[in-house]
Amino acid sequence: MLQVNYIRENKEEVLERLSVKNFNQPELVEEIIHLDNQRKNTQSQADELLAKANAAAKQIGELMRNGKKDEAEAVKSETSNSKEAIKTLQEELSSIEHELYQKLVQLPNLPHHTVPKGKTPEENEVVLENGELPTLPAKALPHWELAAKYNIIDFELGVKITGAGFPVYKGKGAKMQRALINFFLSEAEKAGYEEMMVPLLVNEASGFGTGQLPDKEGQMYHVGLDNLYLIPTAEVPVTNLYRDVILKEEELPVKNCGYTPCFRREAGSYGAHVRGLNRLHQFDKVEIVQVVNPETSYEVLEEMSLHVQNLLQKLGLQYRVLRLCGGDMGFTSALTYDMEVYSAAQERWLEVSSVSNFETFQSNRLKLRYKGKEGKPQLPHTLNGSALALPRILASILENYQTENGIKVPECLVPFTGFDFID
RNA sequence: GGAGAGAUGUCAGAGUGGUCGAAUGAGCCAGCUUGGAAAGCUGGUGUACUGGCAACGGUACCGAGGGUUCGAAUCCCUCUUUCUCCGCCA
Repeated sequence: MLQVNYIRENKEEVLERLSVKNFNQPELVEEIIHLDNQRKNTQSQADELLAKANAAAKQIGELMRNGKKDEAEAVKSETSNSKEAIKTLQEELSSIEHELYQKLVQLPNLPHHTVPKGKTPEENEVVLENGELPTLPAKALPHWELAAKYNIIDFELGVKITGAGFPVYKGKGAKMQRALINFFLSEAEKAGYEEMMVPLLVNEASGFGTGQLPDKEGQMYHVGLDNLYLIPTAEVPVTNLYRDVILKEEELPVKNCGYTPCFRREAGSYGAHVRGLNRLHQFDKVEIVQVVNPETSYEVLEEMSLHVQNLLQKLGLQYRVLRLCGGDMGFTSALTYDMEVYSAAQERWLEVSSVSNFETFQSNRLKLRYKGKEGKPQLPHTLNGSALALPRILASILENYQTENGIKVPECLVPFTGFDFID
């Protein structure tokens, strides 16, 4: 959520930067400023009346104590008139505040100045491409065929017990999952991230805190009976650990990581791009999250990007890094790098990670602040990234490490799997 | 799931209708003291909105939301949550 004062003081700049995200609603911005003016106005009126009422109440108390009942009664009858006015103003105020909030959450985060304009994924900027594109043997198979051939993932079985997009991993397939999770967690730990194991269901307040609500309500599974949401990413519970928290400046940077399954309804997805492991309703992911001093956040973003790249390098996967254009960026992000791995068998790039700096967009909404020894609490910057999501990594490994007789296991995983070949 | 008792500042803990943003103690910060430290003494020590160049004011906040009252941390209702007992259970 953007800060109203910033919008007010930098209206032109805000409009211009929003347009990089193809968000062109100057009237919404005007309305927000207008509502904020109304808010101030109404509040100062209410405060004034309240101040009077408080003074009168004090006076009554004093008179009563001194036994001057008649005088007290006189003051009492005067003040009771203003009661209605105060109540009306307060109701007005809370409805203005509500409306202001509703408008404010419609504004996406302002993109960083390096974010390219653009509308489609094709306009993303390739920052770096690592390694040669893999060339595969003539009879190379896509991962869903490999999965069936070696009996390590059963999509049909998942359909039977739940539905499409809920695969069953079997035998070495299941072990590969565990190995990847442990590999990612141990790399994160080496990089100084403290592991958190968090709830997989979150309440409404948490959904709002990180911005999934109200924006992406339809993308989350909802447990109606208890009004809880299944997490679409560990970002939600992990970042919400710091909701309504004032950190000490020396506690920054906060570095957390966590493994969780993720649940996404993916309403509206279809076709070949959702085949196999490409898009699932339930998948596993290790997430890294940082809360940092605003001065360092872009250095930290690079550091996180390198951490992810390092994982891909260790796995021996060819990848590229994209700086997302305004139109392809998430609602809450100021700058996002996507890491993509090339699937030779599918002849397309697969997004395997997304690393973002949210600047103060999340911390503002979360009421997450930090405080130095001097001065007021301030909003820190928050960042997060997938490090990594499993399905497409597994897909890439299966496809890019396939041989005629089976699939080689990347060396860095062998200590975690206990085997080096799937056949 | 049933019954009962709680939820107060960084922490402990007092406060059952007015002078309470809140006693007291601890912690923390600054100063004094000291060769240095400890102890001791003195002062300070929440957040948000808002007025003001500032000094300094106003308003709100005692788990959350409503209500009663001229006035609520204190009374009433709902919810959340913690503890104890019973039941159930990995």
